[in-house]
Parts: sequence; structure tokens; C-alpha cells
Amino acid sequence: MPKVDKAYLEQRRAQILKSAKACFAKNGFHKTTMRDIMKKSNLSSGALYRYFKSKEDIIEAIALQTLEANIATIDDAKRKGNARSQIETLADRFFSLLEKPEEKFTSVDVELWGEASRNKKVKNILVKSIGAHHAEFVKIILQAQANGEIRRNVDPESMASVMIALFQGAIVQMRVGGNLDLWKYVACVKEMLATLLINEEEVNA
Amino acid sequence: MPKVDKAYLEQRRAQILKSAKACFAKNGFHKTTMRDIMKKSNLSSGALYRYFKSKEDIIEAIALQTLEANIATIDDAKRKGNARSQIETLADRFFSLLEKPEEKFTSVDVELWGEASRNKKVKNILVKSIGAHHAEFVKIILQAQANGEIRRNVDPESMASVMIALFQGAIVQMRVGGNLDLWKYVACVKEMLATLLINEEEVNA
DNA sequence: TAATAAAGAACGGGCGTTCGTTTTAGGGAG
DNA sequence: CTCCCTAAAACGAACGCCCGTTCTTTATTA
Repeated sequence: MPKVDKAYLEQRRAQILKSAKACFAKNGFHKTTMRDIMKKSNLSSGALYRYFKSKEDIIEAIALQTLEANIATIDDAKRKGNARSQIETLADRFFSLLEKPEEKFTSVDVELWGEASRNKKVKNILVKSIGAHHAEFVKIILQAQANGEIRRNVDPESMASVMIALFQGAIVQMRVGGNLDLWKYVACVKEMLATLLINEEEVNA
Repeated sequence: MPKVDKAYLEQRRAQILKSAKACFAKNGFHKTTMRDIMKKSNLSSGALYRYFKSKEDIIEAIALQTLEANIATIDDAKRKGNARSQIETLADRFFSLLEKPEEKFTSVDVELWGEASRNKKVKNILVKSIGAHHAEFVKIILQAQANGEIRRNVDPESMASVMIALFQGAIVQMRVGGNLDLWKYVACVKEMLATLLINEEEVNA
């Protein structure tokens, strides 16, 4: 099929990435072979290497894809409501990614964290991703503090890191820790965050 | 050197594990070769394979070592003071592991998380490790609730998971996230946890 | 001297990757 | 419209390297 249009090419690329992601989620980056990806995507090595110049290239593309998905999620949630509801919306979005471990590919996140220590491109992408989340949380917190929604004595930078940690930790515990009751966990997190909201007495003080 | 004593053998084993851990921390499990470990420990392949029957065997030994170190840390902190100070002691211990990334090997933790998805033994060890922390936190929280130190409406199971997540997330952000100001982060965490302690008004209510 | 420990050359297999070949479809000539 | 022709796309056997591991040989000491 020569001279196919651009959409065809992009679709092929996406198909390969999807297959690769499935393999990576199941067996990790290093235990999945190129042949695994070929088999999963019903493509030959020749075809595969037309779209990606190496295995690393695929990994990097997946990292990038994750980054873009995350940023899209943030942008989407950004529009609505006050600080508290923005935070809760984001929390719901991200935590629900963990619900069906096989379909959503948070296992790949753990792989990427490991990969970051030896692949600079991957590391840069992750730094950007985490940085984007962090910046967004900081912005929300600062605005909320200005509005009197959140106590002024909490450090926005650290608080943002804490929120991110609560999500990352949930990933770890879902993947390797055994039995995390996700929604009880989320409820607990929300309650914790709620205690940081200014209550009536403090507003008047 | 034939017929050496037991201490000699154990020391050799430890030396290999230490070298391996250093390699793994720098390059990850899959990018470090057996030759890397041999070079680092100044040992030949023959010697190495006298002490460990495979590369996986080394990885599992390191996972086990991590588990034991963690449990020792818990046991050590368990003896002292009320719930709040126990929690703070544990937090200080674990977070200080993150201070000098090159010497303490928390990078290996991230590797282990990834490895757990494809190596059952490693997974079991990690489940045990996280489980031990979780159980210990639950115990502390329950006791503290009985003593009236901590609000009774927080779910101990989830709260314990949250605490663990705060540590795991810190690892991720230190390793791959760029610039986490660790002690500001810890201060923020402690303050959050403090808000969950019953304050005077509530005791009287 | 016998048994253990260490050495290190050698091996076998599997992996990522390449490359010569085959298939496919658009486009110009008749 | 039909028939090539051409270039893109896919194929898949083959390659070569590297890694984990083994095995024979050498050193060491009780």
C-alpha cells in the first residue's frame, strides 16, 4: 500500500504504541521483546522499524504520550469552580485512572520512573510532567489562599508536592503493595485536604 | 583460600551485594551486567556464581535486605513515646534515608517496584514490606484513637496507606521529579498529620 | 595432599536491528 | 477504462553482538 495518506500513517503509529504499551504494562520494558510488540500489533520488524527507529524510541514516545494525556487532564479540569472543587475534580480524574489496572496503564508509570534514572529523555519528560502538575496545584493553592479558601500558613510548594505524592503512592500501593482500598483511600485524602481549608473560626480570627 | 570460616563467606556475600546495589542504583537492574558487578566487586564470574546462583538471585537478596532494614527501623522506633512521637520518629527515620541519594539506595526501591510486576518473589517481599509498615501504622493509630490522641472518625487502614504514600511519593519526586525540597515537604506532612490530632475543643465535645 | 576458592576463557542463546525481497496501490500513457 | 510502472510499505530471514552462565584450570591453605 504505497502513498497512503497521513492519517493512515498516524493510525499505524498509534496502533504500535498501543500494542507496546500493553506489552510493557504486562512485562515491563526490558522483558518485552521487539518480537512481542510485533506479534501484538500484527506487524513485521520491517514495518515496526519504519515507524520507530529503536526500542528506546518507542519508550520515549510512550512517556511523551503519558505527559500529554496528563496535561490534557489538567487543562480540562482547570476551568471549573473554586479551588476546592478544582482539586477534587483533579483527584477524581487521576484516581479513577487506577480503577481498572489492566485497561488504564498506570503500571507503565512505574516502569517510566525506573527508566528515568538511565534515560535522560525519559527523565526530562517526567520532570516536565510532574512539574506541570506541581505548577498547576501551586497556582490553585495560591489563588485559594488569596480568596481565603485555604489557610495562609501552608506552603503552596510543599502542599502541591504532597498532593502529587498521594497519587504516586497510590500507584505504588495498587501495583505492588497488595490490597489498597482505593476509594476509602481517596475519601481519607479528601478529608485530610478538607481540614486544611479555613474553617469559620479562623476566618474571624 | 580453601576452608575459610563462615564469617569470611558472609562478608564476601555482603561485599557482592553492596557492589551490586551500587550498580543497580546507578543503572538499574537491566542495564547493569554481571560483568559490571564483577568489576565493581573485584571478583571473577566464578567467584560471583559461587555466592549467587543467578542475577535474579542477587536482586531477590537485595529486596530481602531492604525488607529487613525497614522492619528493623520500625522495631527500633516502636518502643518510644506516644503515638504522635512514634509517628514523627518513623517519619524522620525514613525521610532521612532520602537525604543523600547516592549513599542510601532508595533508587533501588523504584527499581524493585518495577521488578515486582514480573518477579513473584520480589513482589511477595515488597508486599510483606509494605504490609509490615501498614500494620504498624494501623496499630499506632488504633492505640492513639483509644487514648484520645487521634480523631475517631479517621479510618486507620486508609490513614496508614496515606502515610506510606507520602513516603513513596517523596521517593519518586526525589528520584525523577526534579527538585523536591525534602525538609519543607516533611514539615508540611507533619503539619497535615497534626491537624488530624484531636484538639482541645474536640476533646471536650 | 586434598579440598576449597577464585579465576577467566569460552559458549550458547536471545535480542535488537538490518536488509534484500515481495506486495501493494496510485498515476500517467494508450 | 486498462495496463503498466514506480515508489512506498511490509515482510521476515538473517546477522552480529552482548549477556548470563558454565566449566576447565590455577592458586591457596588446612
